[in-house]
Amino acid sequence: MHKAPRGTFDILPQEHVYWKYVEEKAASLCQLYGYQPLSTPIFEDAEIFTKAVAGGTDIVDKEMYIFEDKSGQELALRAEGTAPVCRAYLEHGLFNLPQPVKLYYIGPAFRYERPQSGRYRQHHQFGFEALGEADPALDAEVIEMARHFFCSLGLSQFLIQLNSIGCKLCRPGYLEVLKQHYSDYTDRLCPDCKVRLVKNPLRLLDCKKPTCHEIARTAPKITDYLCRECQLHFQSVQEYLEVMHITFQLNPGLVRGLDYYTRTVFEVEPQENGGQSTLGGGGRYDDLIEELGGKPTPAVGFAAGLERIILNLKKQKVDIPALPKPDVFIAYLKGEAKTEAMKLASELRKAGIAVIMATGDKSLRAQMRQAGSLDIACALILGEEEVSKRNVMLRDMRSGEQKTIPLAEIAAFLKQLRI
RNA sequence: GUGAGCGUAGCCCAGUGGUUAAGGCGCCAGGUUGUGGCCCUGGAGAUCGUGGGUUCAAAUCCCACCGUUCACCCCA
Repeated sequence: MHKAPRGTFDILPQEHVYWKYVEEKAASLCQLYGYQPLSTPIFEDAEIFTKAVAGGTDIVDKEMYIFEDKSGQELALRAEGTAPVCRAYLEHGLFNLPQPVKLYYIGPAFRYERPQSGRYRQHHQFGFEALGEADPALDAEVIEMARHFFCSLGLSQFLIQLNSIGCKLCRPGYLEVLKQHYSDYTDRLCPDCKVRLVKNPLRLLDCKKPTCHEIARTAPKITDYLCRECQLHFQSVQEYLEVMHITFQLNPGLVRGLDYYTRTVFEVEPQENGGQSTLGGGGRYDDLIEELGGKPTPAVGFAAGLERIILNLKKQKVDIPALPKPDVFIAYLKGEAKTEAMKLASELRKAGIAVIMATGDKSLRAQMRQAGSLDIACALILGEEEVSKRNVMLRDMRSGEQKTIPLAEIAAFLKQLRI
């Protein structure tokens, strides 16, 4: 027996209510903020990701699904959403439009890692990106939009954490100071942090091990080492957020996993969290588009994980609207009634009425049981008697009331019922 | 990649060495020669994750593998 591959899953009909709910909220949010949909391929030249995300991060080093196609092209399954958006922005000359260009996407992303709660090899991200504008007002708008998104979903228990990680001018200086601080403690660091010290020093700051955490707590803060421009930018992001009454928590230890971030970084966390809890995160990435071969182009964006959102919708018991049910169920008896029933089903559907037609020549009892378990509001029954008089029996499945209606009038009658 | 827990019908699960592996949900049929929900009766559905070992005897004990869950790393 085959199973869905490790870290992937099927979304069964009863789960789809959640997906539809989240996707619709996402689309209407984007409409509200002037973001337009963009779909990119599910695989890209591997370089799109290796250049964007950069080595030294696990995503590139060990989590990418890389393969060669028959021509020897090195391709990778989409590892994250931002880089492909930037690629499309460059490829289609969207930099010629009035800036910023505001785009959003919903789609799968792939990472080869061990699955656990809220983490999958194929997961789904909703993200939006504003490209071509450096104004800190846009950073604040993106954060406000992220908050708006979670609120509109009915998720109330979350926290926004904010930090600035500077730019390529001021960050290197800070990293030196940071390494300096850690050089006094190298022997006390956990094995992971010893690696981080060399490979990705910023990550030292959010190690959860008690001894490392203590060293991180006393470490110099990046926000004290920002250059003048980064400082002003960060300050005004915060001012705009305050004006919009967005509550946030400054977290000098907040570092995003992807290397392309500059200046503003933020994360949205549920209040009570287990392991893989981050609902979404984002920030500014002013150097990425240049890195991908474009002119220097500032940009800012956000991405959220749909699986984690749905996990929290369930945890917080948010009411989700049910998928619409078919309007009528058609049951039939014996030979001639069946042909008549097929004709009727076809006609009703042409009239826009959603029909489930019984099949399999089961007993009327079985057919009614099926109508009941499908929770359909009314059933149409066609037997010899009805057919010979050109009638159909209409049964209201809630009340159990029945009436006979001429076949010629049933479509109009049902339409009128639904108003 | 590391660590821990768990694998018995589609789903939830009882069974911890001894007959044909029990129950609930769901499914199918009947009780109603043309009527669902409640009730009653019957039925189908399980190589007890896989392989090896211990034993007169293994779902049960041991080992390995696989799968899965959770956590670490990392991230959405």
